[in-house]
Amino acid sequence: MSGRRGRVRLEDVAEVAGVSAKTVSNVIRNYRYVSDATRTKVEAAMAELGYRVNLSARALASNQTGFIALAIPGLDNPYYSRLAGYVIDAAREHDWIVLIEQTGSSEALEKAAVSGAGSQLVDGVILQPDAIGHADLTGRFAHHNLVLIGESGVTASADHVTADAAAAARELVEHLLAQGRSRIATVGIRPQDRPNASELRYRGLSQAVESAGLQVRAEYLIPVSRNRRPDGAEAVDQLLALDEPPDAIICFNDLVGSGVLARLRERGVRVPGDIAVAGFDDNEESRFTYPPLTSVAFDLEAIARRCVQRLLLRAGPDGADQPPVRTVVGHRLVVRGSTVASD
Amino acid sequence: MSGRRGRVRLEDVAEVAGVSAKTVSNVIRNYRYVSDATRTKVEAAMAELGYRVNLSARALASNQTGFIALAIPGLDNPYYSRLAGYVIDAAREHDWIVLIEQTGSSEALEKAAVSGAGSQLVDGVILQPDAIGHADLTGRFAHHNLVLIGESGVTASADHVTADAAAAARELVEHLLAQGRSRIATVGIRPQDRPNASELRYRGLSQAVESAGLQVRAEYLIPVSRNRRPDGAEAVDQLLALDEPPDAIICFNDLVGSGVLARLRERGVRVPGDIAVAGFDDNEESRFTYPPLTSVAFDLEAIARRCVQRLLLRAGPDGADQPPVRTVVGHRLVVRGSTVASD
DNA sequence: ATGAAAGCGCTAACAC
DNA sequence: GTGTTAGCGCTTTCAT
Repeated sequence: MSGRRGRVRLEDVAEVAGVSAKTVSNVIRNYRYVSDATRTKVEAAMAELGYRVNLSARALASNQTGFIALAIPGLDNPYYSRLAGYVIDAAREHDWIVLIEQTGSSEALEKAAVSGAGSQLVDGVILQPDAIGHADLTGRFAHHNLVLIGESGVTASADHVTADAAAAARELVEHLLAQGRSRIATVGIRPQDRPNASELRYRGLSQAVESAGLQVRAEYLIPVSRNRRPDGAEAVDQLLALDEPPDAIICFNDLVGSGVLARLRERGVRVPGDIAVAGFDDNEESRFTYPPLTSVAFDLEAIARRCVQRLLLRAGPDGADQPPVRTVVGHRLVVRGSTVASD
Repeated sequence: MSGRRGRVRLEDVAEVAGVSAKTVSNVIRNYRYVSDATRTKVEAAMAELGYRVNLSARALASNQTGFIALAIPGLDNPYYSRLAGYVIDAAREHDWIVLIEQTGSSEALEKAAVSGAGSQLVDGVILQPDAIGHADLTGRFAHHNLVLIGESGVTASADHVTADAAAAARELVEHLLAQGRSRIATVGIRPQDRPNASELRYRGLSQAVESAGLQVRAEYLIPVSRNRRPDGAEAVDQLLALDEPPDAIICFNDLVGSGVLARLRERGVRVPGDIAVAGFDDNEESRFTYPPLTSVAFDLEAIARRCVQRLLLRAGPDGADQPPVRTVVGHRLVVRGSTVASD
């Protein structure tokens, strides 16, 4: 409550409407058994006084805040800002307000999101677990209403919403093989110690390459620190310095892909003539790069809707008893000029 | 409060520590007059019990929520997602949590941010006023602690933090004139009825063009609906259809610039040879387009810090009495290959 | 279908 | 410096 305004209390409305506070409360919360006459009276009184609930008081009394947290690496990646937008929209439909927590994929901040001070003021948490360990996901202070997003090796007994990253990686490799590429490089964050989204993507790629009877060459796996455009540009320099450069580069997201394309152009390498390039996430930008970037699109809206839906279910009466569910949303390969020459 | 956990109340801590609830409260809120011995005892008890404040209860009792709202058009524009990141960081330093409200530049949602149900649960509001009118900014329910960002014709008696968009536009035009360009087109959202950020930018551009003794040609002012990449692409088609196409295109943001560059390339137009292109916002993407996009960079971090600082001041004891302040943050022209041929 | 009373967990006066 | 006493505005049993 911000104070100053909002002086009008529920009790005041009750007085004007000539009913009890409880009845006003019933009207506000759309309780079923209120006569139409009473409801109309109360609504008139609310309008007249300009009444609005005090959410702090409601939260204290009802033990529900109406907030959910979305803990993601950062909004500076279009993938996450788009996801955030969808989550906000999906949450609004259930009168939930979204708190965005930027974790930077750091263990400390992911932990804080799940069990920090703020965690006790949200009715649920949606988390992308990049660095956090299993113990912290289920520890003493961990939020009981948790949905995990993205591929990860974390096997906490929590709901999980993700796309099939390994399958997506496989399709991408197969597409490149079909274009006659055989020396496939990858550029992306190297997993630290645990199997997170990046690691699983690596595995999917490796498997696909090997199933084709090709070798996964160590010098073609370029680790970067941040999965951003400048990292992609640097990786290109490393790859072009090799005795036998790759003929295809798979980037772990389109941001890296953007940097890779820019650098290849500067270096005078033709795409896809000399080297094909592809990414993940299907950022809008990728339709406007030169050449347009082939990418794997994930159904972010479905992820968002599903997360909110699970949270809602668990916040309900017997939600805690539900067994954890794993939801896999769709993805599709969007082929563009960076892997297939146009005309 | 999420319930289930957090069972530990302040009173429990007091009991374990052997002090009163008030003393515990004093410790938590860093009240000055607490003896070290007491503080240590209380902190030990808190750690032992795993105590954490109930923010809902605190909000209700103290009439301060610890939330501020950031109401911006949308996170899908890197300009705003970056700004949001900075605001979150700045707010965190003062233990404030940021609620992001996406307005889509719609009047209704901007209004809601300032005076809607949610507005009474935040200690302050940072708003980019694209469509809202003066009356709604000061109306009955409007939040009393409001900071406006971005250029706008709105003259509400609220704090205002902005860059000098007109000056920036002027510098950009002068740069283009210095490169020998004379037929300067602009692509961007046309202001509806009131002088918002876009309109002011238009004016700055027009003035600069006219001061140079050139004419502002109506057919060179291309209105678009969303200031996004696809809009830029479409605008190019319109401009190239003219009898005398422009020799420079100023885009109202870098997103549009990205679309313009992509389309010019497709159409076989050389940049900057045939047409120079420039934008606003200095997105990271603009360093990786082909050619890299000349752009005006605004000091977003300064905007964020300043907004939080003003909100903080007004949330303080006699903040309401302070006269509204207008802060102008820096900007700079970042010249790249889209306006000046390299080598 | 509506009312009365209790209390959510904290902070804020005011005493001491 | 620390304790005591009231609420903050709402929801929630339990009656009726």
